[in-house]
Amino acid sequence: MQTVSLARSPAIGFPFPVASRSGHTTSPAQLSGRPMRCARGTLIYAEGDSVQDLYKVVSGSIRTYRTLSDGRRLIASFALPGELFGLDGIGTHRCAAEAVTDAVMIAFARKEIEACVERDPLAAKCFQMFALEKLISEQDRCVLLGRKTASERVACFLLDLADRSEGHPHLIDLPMSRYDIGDYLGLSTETVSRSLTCFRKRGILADRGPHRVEVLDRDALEDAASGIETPATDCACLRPV
Amino acid sequence: MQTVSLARSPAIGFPFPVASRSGHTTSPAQLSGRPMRCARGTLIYAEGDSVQDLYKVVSGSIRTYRTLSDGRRLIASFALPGELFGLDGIGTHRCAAEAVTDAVMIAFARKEIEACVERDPLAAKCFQMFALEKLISEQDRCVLLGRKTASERVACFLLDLADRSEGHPHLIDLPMSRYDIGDYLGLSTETVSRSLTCFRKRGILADRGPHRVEVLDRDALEDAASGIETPATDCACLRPV
DNA sequence: CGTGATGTTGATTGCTGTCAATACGTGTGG
DNA sequence: CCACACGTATTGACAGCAATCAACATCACG
Repeated sequence: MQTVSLARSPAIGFPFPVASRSGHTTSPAQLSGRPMRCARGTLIYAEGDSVQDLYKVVSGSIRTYRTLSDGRRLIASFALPGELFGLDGIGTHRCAAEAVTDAVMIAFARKEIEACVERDPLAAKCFQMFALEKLISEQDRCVLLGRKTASERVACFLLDLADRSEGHPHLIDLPMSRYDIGDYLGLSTETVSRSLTCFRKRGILADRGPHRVEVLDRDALEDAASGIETPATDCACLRPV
Repeated sequence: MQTVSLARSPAIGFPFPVASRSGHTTSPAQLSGRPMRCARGTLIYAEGDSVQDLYKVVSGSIRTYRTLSDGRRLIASFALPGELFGLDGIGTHRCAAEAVTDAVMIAFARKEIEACVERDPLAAKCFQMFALEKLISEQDRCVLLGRKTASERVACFLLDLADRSEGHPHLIDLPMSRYDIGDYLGLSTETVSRSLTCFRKRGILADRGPHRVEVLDRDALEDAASGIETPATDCACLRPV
């Protein structure tokens, strides 16, 4: 791994989101993490590596993915700034993780997290909530992959990114390639591109360079995400005129 | 809900699998559950219902599923005897649950489970492991739904059922309809049927009635599950000769 | 300014969905 | 015990969405 420790002084924090409805007024025990930096394309861990750390993204973005023996790939998640990754296996990682862009993150030792969760009930609660929420979002993903059309998937993806990214809610950063998006949505890169073009032609999106789009009509995008097609355009958007 | 309490005397047990590698030698705290019985097709809870109980299947089988606004459905899981269901939401269920066949199960109150998990560290550990394992299996499912072909999905499904069901490992019970299988695998009922026919023609499976199949060639089934096609048959198995 | 990577668009193929008809099997009633 | 009927499963014909193959455009970068 080409990652580089940034500083000797450890970063202090707690990796999991603090459960708001937990009724506790105190904060969970703080952990010390190791700041790390890695360049675009760097492998952070591979499928099968033992789980040593969990990571919190500071800047940049990360993809975790699985590969089938014949090369087919499915990206399991994109981790954006503020988000956690690395919880994809019990003893060994079931996914690999790579930096989509140059990235900075904080590594928290698994053993310390486990010890913390065993000591601190609030930390345990936060961890529990985190795992359950991940579980539910994976179920959403199954519905998307199993039952949604290409353009619905792309629309869902854009809305998801819009909700997760900080900054202007109508400007969406797409740090990953079309190929990555395809492998996240179970589509080919061409189909992703065509769907985006379709939304552009329908006036739902506007290009701000290949890695940034502006949402011009959020309602229409939400309709597209749930399969409600504008009668005029219908599904003709993916076919050449 | 038409479910009926079976007996006044509560069933005693612990709903989650006991983590073997936890290092503990004691058992987790026991909980009392309410035995219930419900007839084939009965709705056990609906999407949006508040989470009151977790259920452990005693006999029969259960499906949990999500429905999109336009009627598309994805079955999230089949729960077989000995398995748990009901953990599909934090405050409210994100899935509905129905009995695939007449079924008997034990309902454990969510509040009691939560209290138990807070009191008993071993119970907490078991719960944690269960959630993580569910998370990983959902990731497997995403790969299946996002990147596998129809016959690969069906083969994976059969292998999964074979591994989960007790009894003769070469005889697989299929209590659910082809329609259910399709909605579990993101396929149409016809495609499921065609895949099964293909395996039958290739000598991999033999019918033992529509709800039971015998695995004649487990190796070939595993090959089919990972996309390794026998050169002669190729993918022609789904096309009419 | 050239060069390679990435993105878009077009043409075609093919897997899987849809529609339709037939077969099977289970359960009921005579 | 058999006949019928309904739900379920299978098979067939066809259509359509998305993958694949291919060419071109655009962008990033040296």
